[in-house]
Amino acid sequence: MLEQSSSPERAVAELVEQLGHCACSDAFSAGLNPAQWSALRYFERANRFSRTVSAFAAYHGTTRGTASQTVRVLVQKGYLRRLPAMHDQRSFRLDITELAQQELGSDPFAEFVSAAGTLPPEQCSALARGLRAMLEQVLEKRARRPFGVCTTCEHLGALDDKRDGRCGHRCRLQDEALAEQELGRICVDHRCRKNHLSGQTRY
Amino acid sequence: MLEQSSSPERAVAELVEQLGHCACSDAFSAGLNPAQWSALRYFERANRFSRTVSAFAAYHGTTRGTASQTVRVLVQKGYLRRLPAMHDQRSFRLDITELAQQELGSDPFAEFVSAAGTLPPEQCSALARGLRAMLEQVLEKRARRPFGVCTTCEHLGALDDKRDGRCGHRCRLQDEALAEQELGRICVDHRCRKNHLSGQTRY
DNA sequence: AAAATTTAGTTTCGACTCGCTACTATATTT
DNA sequence: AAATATAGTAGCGAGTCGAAACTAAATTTT
Repeated sequence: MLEQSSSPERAVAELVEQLGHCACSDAFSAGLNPAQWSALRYFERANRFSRTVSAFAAYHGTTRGTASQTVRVLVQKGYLRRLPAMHDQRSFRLDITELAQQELGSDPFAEFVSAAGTLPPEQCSALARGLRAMLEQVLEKRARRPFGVCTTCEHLGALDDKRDGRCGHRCRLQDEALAEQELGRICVDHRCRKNHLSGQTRY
Repeated sequence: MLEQSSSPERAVAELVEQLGHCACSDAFSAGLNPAQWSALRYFERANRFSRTVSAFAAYHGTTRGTASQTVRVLVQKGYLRRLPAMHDQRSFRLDITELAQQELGSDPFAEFVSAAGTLPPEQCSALARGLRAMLEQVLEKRARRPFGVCTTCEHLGALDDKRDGRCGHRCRLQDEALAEQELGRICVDHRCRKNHLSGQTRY
């Protein structure tokens, strides 16, 4: 603890700023800029309902216009594929390409992941909890919501297929079935379920 | 724990990025931009040896040219006062003005401090420790050092005034006396002392 | 069913940032 | 005394971002 003089909350805020600045400034590798890296990471992690320009704009706290520019470049460079959306003729779904998958392997961001990985696992989890709580505070003040995954979402429901009992999941909002591997993806429509037990998926 | 699906270190990295982005994007209030807020905060917290354009550039991970522009605007706006440096004719010391002090009161950054403040104190301190460790990792990879305060610096020494015993502190690098309230300020020349006991100032 | 409103996305424009290079002046080293 | 390093500045140019204006499709209201 080198910064003993100021309060811990002040120190946290300063550290977040400085780390954030680092994350931002090193993001110019591979011909992509910080916003483009962010977008790529977002589209990798978002579920199929949320891979749109508007959802990314909401996630990133920017305007749709700016988000649109960012996405356009990524499509041009072959990192995103633009598919017409299923139910809405105005909208497009953006999927990352194999090229982007590769590129994400050499994400400068990996350095941060490994820096966090040097912490003892328990401390690392505590860090994630604390930061998440902080993010929720900050976003709430700006009338934004943090995106979250299906497993903690109030829209998650069971899918009863014939009568073999419960055999799948569905999103009640979109009224569509969800594959098991989709449950871990973040969603623009996430609403945090009340009293969800840690890790348990129970309806 | 909304992000259960990915590893905790991944979550930490993502959270840091997102929080950093928030910190950056809301920093346009009061006619100042993010870099200018950063600079103002830096000059508030840096000791008198480190309140220079070059030191700020090093802290902020940018070029002297860019740092110079940022500082010029702040001087024009009356937030920084430019004083000729004591020992070097080329250099200037930059002190924050009363106006800047006021402005720092309404720093958008305060929102982050209070967000961190909502955490239980123990968790908040843990957060600061974890983030600091992470920052050190990240900076090391880019051949940069985190600035630190005198109390943990190997250059800190005792000042023997006549023979009343130890009655003050000095910086052995600068060969100057240090007032008690200067010990908590960050310094570009900070070198972490080996085996310093937490909080104890012992030579 | 028609009209009004909302929403998804794009485009253009202008302000502004930032890093790069070149430059001056002072310190420091050889 | 000459060479080199360092503190800081100036100006250029690429590129980013947000604001505003716009199109087209979906939704709501009447």
